[in-house]
Amino acid sequence: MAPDEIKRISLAVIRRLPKYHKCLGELLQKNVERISSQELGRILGFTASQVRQDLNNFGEFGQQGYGYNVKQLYNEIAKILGLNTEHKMVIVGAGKLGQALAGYTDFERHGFKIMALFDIDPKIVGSKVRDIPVYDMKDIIYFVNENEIDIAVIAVPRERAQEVVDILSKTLIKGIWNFAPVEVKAGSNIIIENVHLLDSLFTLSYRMNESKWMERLARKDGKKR
Amino acid sequence: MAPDEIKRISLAVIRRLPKYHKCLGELLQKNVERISSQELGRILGFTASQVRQDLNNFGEFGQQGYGYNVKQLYNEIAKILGLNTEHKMVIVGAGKLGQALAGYTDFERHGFKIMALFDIDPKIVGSKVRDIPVYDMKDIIYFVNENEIDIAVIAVPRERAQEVVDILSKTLIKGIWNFAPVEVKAGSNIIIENVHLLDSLFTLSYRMNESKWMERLARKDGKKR
DNA sequence: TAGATTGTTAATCGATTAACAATC
DNA sequence: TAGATTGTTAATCGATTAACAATC
Repeated sequence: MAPDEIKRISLAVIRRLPKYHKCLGELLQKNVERISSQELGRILGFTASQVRQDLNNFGEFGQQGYGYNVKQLYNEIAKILGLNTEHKMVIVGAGKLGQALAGYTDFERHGFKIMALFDIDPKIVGSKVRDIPVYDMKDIIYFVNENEIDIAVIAVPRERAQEVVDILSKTLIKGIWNFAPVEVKAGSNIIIENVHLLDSLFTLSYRMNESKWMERLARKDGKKR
Repeated sequence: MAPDEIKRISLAVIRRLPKYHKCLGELLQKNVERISSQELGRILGFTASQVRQDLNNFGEFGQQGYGYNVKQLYNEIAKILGLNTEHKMVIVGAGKLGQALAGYTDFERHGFKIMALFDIDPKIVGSKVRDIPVYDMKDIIYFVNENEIDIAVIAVPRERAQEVVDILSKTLIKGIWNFAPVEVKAGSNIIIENVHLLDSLFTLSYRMNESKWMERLARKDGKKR
């Protein structure tokens, strides 16, 4: 009598979910009604097998001989991604990055509403970014709990990031989206997603140089083998 | 006589390189002279085996009985990542995001110098963002070629992204760092690195909801097996 | 030399792909 | 019904981990 064993979904699968979601959204726009794993895979560059395996991690959404109903599948994936309920966010740090993020209307379109920014700089506390108020950092705990904020966006300099997370740990926040270039830590009740821009830039830089490396390695291997 | 076969480095390895780089940089700061794969792995959460396998993709940087020289390894990885030469960048799109990125001094610290921003809005063309000039989009081809720009950052709305890439394809640009939420396409001579912020946010949202799903699946599995 | 730790080969693990019976 | 396409099991592939001889 094995107790409900939790088969964890691999990160690779999870990272593909937004791709499915986006693709299905576009198909929906084009009034496509049904789609096969074959065709969906073709568009996204996945194999039909992978599409079916991925989706079957979450349920049986298709129908033999028919394929998947685009609208239904879109909704199911939205549900899986938690996009069926509204999320309330705050942005901590109202510098350039914080303001840029606050200016992004895409988030709101998908149900992520930015309720406030927080900063310590008295020069900007009290101002607004596109209707969104900038409050004093000292009020953040109260605000987050009172307004049932789900997600905090960390847009402060690397030195302040961990201390902000520690403050947030005292609230009912459930997720942290971290833009500071440090690996921040919090209790297991808070989910952290890191956006490491420098890592991404370095990866680009690596790939721009790759051919040089490959040559060197080819020579080296030639000697050895 | 197999011709120099190119053993491609997997993306998983490449994405770990910036982590090694950062960690070694911090060790260097602390004047640590040597480190074993064991200890390096412990800090980063990798196995010693993985550390050695990763590094041996690029060369033999260690020494039996000693480990790795921190400074030397740091420099080698910097070289692999292409951080030993300066890169010149332009940012296309001088809206909030473009300005935020232009304000990030971290890039410059690692040798990525932002030379100019480009926009079509006459209201901001001619202005400056922290000493960096904003030029008219029509001059971008000339500017990129004349100043030997390596990398273009795409910070325009999704609708303009592909058209900007098409323009850049006529230049000598080598890499594109794309912040627009679309999969842009270019010739194989240009490397593209996508930063899909929405995907990252959706992944966070998924993981915040995961426990709910796991329960449902556990029940479902209970029935089936 | 003895101890430590690498580079590298072999074993394991997990994720992707292929195959196919089930079924719409 | 016949054709299509799923859900799922089996095979393959690739990446991670373990083991160990080489060697500093």
